[in-house]
Parts: sequence; C-alpha cells; structure tokens
Amino acid sequence: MAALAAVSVGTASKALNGRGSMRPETRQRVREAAERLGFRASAAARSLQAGRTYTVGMITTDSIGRFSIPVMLGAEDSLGAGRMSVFLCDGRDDPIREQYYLDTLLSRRVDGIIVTGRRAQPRPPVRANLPVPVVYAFISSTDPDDCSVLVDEADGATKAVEHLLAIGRRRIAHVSGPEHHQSAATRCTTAAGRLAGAGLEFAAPPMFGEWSEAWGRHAAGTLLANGHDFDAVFCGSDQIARGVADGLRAAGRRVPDDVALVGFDNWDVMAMACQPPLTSVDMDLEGVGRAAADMLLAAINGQPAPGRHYRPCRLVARESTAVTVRPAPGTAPAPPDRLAAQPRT
Amino acid sequence: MAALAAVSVGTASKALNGRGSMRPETRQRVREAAERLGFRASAAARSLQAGRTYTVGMITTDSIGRFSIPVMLGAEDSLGAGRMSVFLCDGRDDPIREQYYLDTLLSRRVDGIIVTGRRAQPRPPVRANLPVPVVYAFISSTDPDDCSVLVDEADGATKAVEHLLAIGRRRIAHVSGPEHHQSAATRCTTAAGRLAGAGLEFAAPPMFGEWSEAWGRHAAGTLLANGHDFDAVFCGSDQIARGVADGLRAAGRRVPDDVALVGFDNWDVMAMACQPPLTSVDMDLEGVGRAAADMLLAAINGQPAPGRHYRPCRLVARESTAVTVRPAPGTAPAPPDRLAAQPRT
DNA sequence: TTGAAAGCGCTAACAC
DNA sequence: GTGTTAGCGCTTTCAA
Repeated sequence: MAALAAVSVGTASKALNGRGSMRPETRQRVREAAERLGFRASAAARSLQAGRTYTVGMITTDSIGRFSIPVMLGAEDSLGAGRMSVFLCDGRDDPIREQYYLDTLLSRRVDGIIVTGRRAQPRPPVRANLPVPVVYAFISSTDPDDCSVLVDEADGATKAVEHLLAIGRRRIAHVSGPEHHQSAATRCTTAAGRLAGAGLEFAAPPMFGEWSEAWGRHAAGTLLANGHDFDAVFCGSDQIARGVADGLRAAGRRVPDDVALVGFDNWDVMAMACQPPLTSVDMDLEGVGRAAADMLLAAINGQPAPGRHYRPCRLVARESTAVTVRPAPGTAPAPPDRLAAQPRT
Repeated sequence: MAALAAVSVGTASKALNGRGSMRPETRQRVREAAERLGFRASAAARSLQAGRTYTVGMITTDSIGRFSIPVMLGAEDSLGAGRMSVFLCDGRDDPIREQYYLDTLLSRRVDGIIVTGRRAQPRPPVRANLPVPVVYAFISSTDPDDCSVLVDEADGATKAVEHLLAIGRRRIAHVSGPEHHQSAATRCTTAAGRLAGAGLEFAAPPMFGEWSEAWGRHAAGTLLANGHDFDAVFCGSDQIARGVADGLRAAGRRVPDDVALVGFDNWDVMAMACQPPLTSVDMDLEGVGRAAADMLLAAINGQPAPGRHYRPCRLVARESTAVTVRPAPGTAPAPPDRLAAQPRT
C-alpha cells in the first residue's frame, strides 16, 4: 500500500491519520491508494503500540434478558459514538462462565468493563483489583465504592402514588412480586411512605406474589373477594397490572372509572396491549446504559465517579388512569380502544 | 514476568502455551510466576503475529429486537464455546451506521461476520467482496449464494395446520399480520395449501392486519360478526392469537372447546399469559443463531456452506388446543389456570 | 533445554 | 516534506 503510493510507511501513516505536515498532493495520493486497495489500518497493531484498544466488555451476570437488553443497547449507543467497540458476554447466571469471560476480556485488554444484570439486588464485585475501570449498570456491587448506575425505584414508586393521588384516588391497593425481592420491597415501602405523607394508608394489606399476569388476575380476585374498598391499584410490574386489569374486568369493574391502575417497567408491548392501555413507571433503562457508558468513558479518561448513582424514573400516563375528576356514577367515558372487540361492559 | 521466573520471553511463551519441550520444573516455575503476576498474554500482540483475531462481528441490520436477540444469544453461545469473542453492533436500521460498523469490524480484523435482523424479507448483501466470511442469520441476503440460516416458516405453518387437523378441527380460520409481509404471506399460503391437501379450505377468507393483540381482538369480533363457522384459528403471531383469545372469550366462545387456537413465535410471556395458555410454533431462534455460528466457524476454517439453509420449526402444544376428541357439548373441561380469577364462562 | 532474534503492522521520534 | 528506525508484546525459528 505504501508501495503503491510510492511513499514510506511512516508517511502513509501520517497521511491517513492527518498527522504531521506534508504536501497535500502526497496526502491525496496516499489516500487514493488506500481507497483503491481497501486498506484499513489493523486495530491490533495500532492498539499494541497505543496501549489502548478502544474496546470495552459488557458482561451480564445472569442471562441477557428483558432488563439487561435496553441497558446494553443504551451503552452500546454511547460507546459506539465514541468509536469504541463492545464485546458481548452472556454470563448465563454461571459464575464460572463469568470469570472465564472476565479473563478473556482482560487478555483482550479492554479499556473498561460494564456489568449488568436482571435484578436490582446488589451482587459481589465481579473481581477485586481489576486493572481496568468497571461500571455496574442497573445492578449494583455490594461494595458501595464501586461505580454503579441505578434506577431510583423509590422515585418511581413515589411518582406512581402521586399520580394516583393527583387524579383523586385515595383508596390505593398494592399488588407486587415476591416479598423478598428488593424491588418489590422498595416500591412497597416507598409507596406506603408517600401515602402516609398524605395521611393515608394502603386500602388493603400489600399483596406479594410472582411477577406474572396470572398472579395479577388472582390478586384482583382476592381483593374483591375480601371486600376491600379500593379505587386504584399500584402494581409492581406491568404484567401484574395487566393481570389485575383482566381480573377486574372479568368481575365487572371498570378501569379506570372504578379502579385506576399504574404499572411498573413501561414494557411497551404489555402496557399497550392492556385494556385499557396502562399507565406505567418507566425506568429509562437505555438512559441507565448510556449513563453507565459515559461514566466508564470518564473513568477510562482518568475521571472516575465512584459510588452509587441513582437516576429518576418517569411516569408515562395512559388510559388506565385517564380520569382527572371522577365522573358522576353512570357517566362512563367512551371505551378507549377502537380496534378492540367490545368487552361486555 | 519472564524476568520473575528468570527465563527468556521465548521460554515463557512456550511454557504457558504448552508448546515445545522443556524441563517440567521450568514450566511450573513460569506458570507460577504468571499466576502470581496475573499475567495474561495480550490478544492484540498474539493476533498481530497469528493473523487471526478469534473475534467475530455480529451486526443487526435493523435495531436489535425481539427476534434478533435469541439469534444473537445462540450465536454467542456457540462462538464462546470456541473461544471467540463477539463484537456487538446495532445497526439501528441505518445503512450509514451499518457500513460504519462494517468498516470498524474490518479494521479490527474479525475472522467473520454474522448479520441478523428482524424480518425474513431478503436484504441486499451487506457489502460485496468482503475479505471475511459472512453468514446471514434469520434474515437472508438477496444473493442466493450468500450463506444464510433461515427458519422454514412453511414447515411451521404446516405443523400448525396438521396439529389442528389432528385434534379434529376442520373449519380453520386464519388471522395474520400485514399482507405484504413475507412471513404473513408464506404462512398463509402454506396453511392454505396444506388444507387443500386435506380437501379443505379456510373457513373464512384469511385476515391480514397488524402484528398486535388489538388486531387479534378486532379480527375475532369480525369473524363472529360475519357469521363464519369456524372451530379453530391459526394465527400469524402469538400476540394476534392472544387478541383473538380475548376477543372470543369476550363474545362467550370457549377456547379450546369451541375454538382451538395456534399462535406463531412461541413467545413465552405471551403464550403463557394467554388464557388458556397458547399452543404455538417455535422457530428455535437460538438454534438458528447457533447454526449460523457453526457455519461461520466452518467457513473460517475453509469449509464454507454457501446458499440458504432452512431449519424446521417445532410445535409446542398447550391448552389452547388441548382437546383430542371434541367433548359432547356441555362437557366443558376444568379451566386450566388455577391462579386466574375465573372468567365468567 | 534454553536463549536470541526476527517479524507481525503500526505510530512516533528523529534524521535527512 | 519525507524516509528511517525503534518498539509495542507476542510466537517461532534457529543457534547454542
């Protein structure tokens, strides 16, 4: 390639990288030769001498799933803009596999590592004394000094409750996932606290179960069967909320007229397919990924930001809470979903 | 590191790679020194001299989505086992971005490239005359000589229809996605053909719409309103099927007793949350990814397998078709979902 | 059995 | 303005 343009390799390098000063015509000639040959500088050779690979590793501790994907996409987005390439590593919930990936990444001399996963529960650091910066995204490390970018779930729960209060609901129930699950606990406690701040409490004891529609349906049935008087349900997930919606409708309750509903996750396909479309708390997982990537880049450039960083949630209002003032009984608004076969009403 | 073990770099290299012959004690000494120092050979240096990076690129032509993810995971799985690392590139439906990624991958000297995406529709080759092997996974290239691993959707449709026939249904309707969408067309045509083979035809003209629950609900309503006589619906997707299920139930039809339902995709969360749980066609996307990775590895090793390779589907039977012999009217089996609030029946 | 040296492809420092 | 050279970290060949 240098030969084709009849210059030395050094000159060719400078020409292609816009470094040094040289006759414009030479630069042009080199560029054309490179173009003609489809020449592309070898990243390996380059990083060998630069001591930097412009490469980062992304490890999921558990399998890649619904939550880690948006995080990864956000990170990839931010990283790609900075011309960094991303190594994908699916930990598959297997510590051995995880450590193997870590070794691989280290021998590939990645400039940094992003660790992500499914649950908010803190996990032990991926390894002590790593020679490169690590940022935890969505999950956190048990070491509070490790850099992690987290969702402020308390903020999400607060916004959910405040939204329900704002549309005039006062008798709010809560249906969520497993009680021992940190997200369920945080959301419940925070919601209760916010209610207390308004001089209220849950309209029924909070109900814990699975993160599934089936559980939501079941819980709705139980709430009704136990004769609780409630005009809203704050649900721990969109799937649960959707189950609750179906359960309520099957029992003849109208959403949002009789009972308003707020979910959590803002999982588009769930929230939109719900009847009626579901108001939900969005954790902005892509934003989490992007923020994590930005912090990693900063750390790589010598500006680390140790500690836990919480990001706010955003409430996305849809028709499951679309009542500003409670209508007089009997004044039911038109059903929202034009395409839907009419529910029995 | 060589210094710590008091050997030359050449010896150290041999010791660590198990190459050459040497005093076992020396080998041991080197290994311990390496261990102590956390030494890991630089992949960059290694591939510089080997001319091979043990790295492949994975590009999605459109955004990374529900279909490409399992494909990617399957590929990553197969590749990881072969100690290859994977570069993740999200094309975001942007040709510029895609070409940029391609350049990056090429300059990183990946050993091969996997291209994947959302739709079955063939796409133009990602670039002509690439210096490394390329395998298309789930999508195919318009050039029939390019290696692509594809889902045999006709097989899936056939299995769906045969399953319905096997449980004694004869009046089968079809509700699917957009008519111009290749998957919708293939599935419909094949199903019609298989019915014809049994001397039957669709119980109603096939209905095309969106890949959404709302459309499914709507279509169910229309089918009923038009007075069609049908005892099964083969749906183009799980979401549509779920909408149909809801639409039928809202109109008082029982699934599977009155109408059996088969979906497509076997999207667990949809299929399981459906009432009743949905029988569906599984495209084994992870298998597609694994197969693509295996073919890429073979091509890298000089054994290319040009052309389109189709993989069969698998039917996953659940309760939406759980009737072997049609029960006498009135002999309704117990509702399947113990957790669910009872639908009105 | 071990060491020395060349060379993979590139960039940066320096000489011409 | 351009060419030469050293050296990034490794493997491999060949000599000792």
